[in-house]
Amino acid sequence: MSNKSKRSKELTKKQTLVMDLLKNNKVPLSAYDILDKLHDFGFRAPLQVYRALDKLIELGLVHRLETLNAFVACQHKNCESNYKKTTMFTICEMCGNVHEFVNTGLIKLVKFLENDGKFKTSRTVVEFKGVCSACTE
Amino acid sequence: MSNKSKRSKELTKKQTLVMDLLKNNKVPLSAYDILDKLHDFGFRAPLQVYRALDKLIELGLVHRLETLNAFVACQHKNCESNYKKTTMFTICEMCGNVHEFVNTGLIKLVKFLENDGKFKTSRTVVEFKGVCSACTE
DNA sequence: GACGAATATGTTATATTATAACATTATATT
DNA sequence: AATATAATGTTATAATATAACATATTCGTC
Repeated sequence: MSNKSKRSKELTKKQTLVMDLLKNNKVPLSAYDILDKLHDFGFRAPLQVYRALDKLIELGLVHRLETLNAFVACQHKNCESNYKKTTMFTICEMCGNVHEFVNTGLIKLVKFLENDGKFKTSRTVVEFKGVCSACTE
Repeated sequence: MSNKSKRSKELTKKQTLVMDLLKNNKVPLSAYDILDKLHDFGFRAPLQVYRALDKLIELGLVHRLETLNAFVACQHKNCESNYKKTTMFTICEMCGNVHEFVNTGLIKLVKFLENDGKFKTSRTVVEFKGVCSACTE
């Protein structure tokens, strides 16, 4: 019960609604997409969506895609604190599909910069825009 | 003269104003920052700024930082077509300074994904948020 | 169970970032 | 000069995100 307050808290009703919606969508949703889809479940203002998203992102359950201003459920079981800093995405500009992956080279580069005293990274944003294999054929 | 139309066009007056402003700023500027600063030089509406920026970005002279919604002058002599796809940035969240660099690992990863038929990348966005060496001390 | 602290929610207004639509002007090439 | 292309001007509006403040809920402690 004391570690419950540290990490494994239950999500609130609103947070759960947003999380479930994102999990059931292959493609990312914008905050306003989410607002529309959850209007009948009590979401009336953008801030309600952003607040739920903030929490989910903090927990590593959701990622923000900077080039889309949109949000996706994490595709790992769930992103623990280390992964969440070095996750990469491919974003297909034809079908909208997103693939999340981890690359050891990226992790090494972050560590190298830090060990070398050049830069202490707290968050990485890595997004490749292009065309996925399904859309190339 | 026939290759002039292909690549090495002169910048227009408006484009030059935006370019010079960005070159003289160490830290990135938002489109609306630029609008304010160039108001007395004839910029009256956001679209004028965005149009100049679009052109400069297309030429590889300016980069957009997705996590800041802001723009910086390229820190290479000027970014030719290949580089422009694989440039990386560190962004200091304390002083706002940005450093641009190229990493061969990133280039290799993009090529690997393409050769492997997984993903054809047209643009990469790589931004590390954190604290620079000057601000750590 | 009562209390207080921390977290979550509700609501209105507003800030910030970006583009649509359409008219006009400048430039380059024939 | 005629024409095509690129650049500019202008107004309105779309899309994304946060400020500010009030209220309610949850959690740990007594």
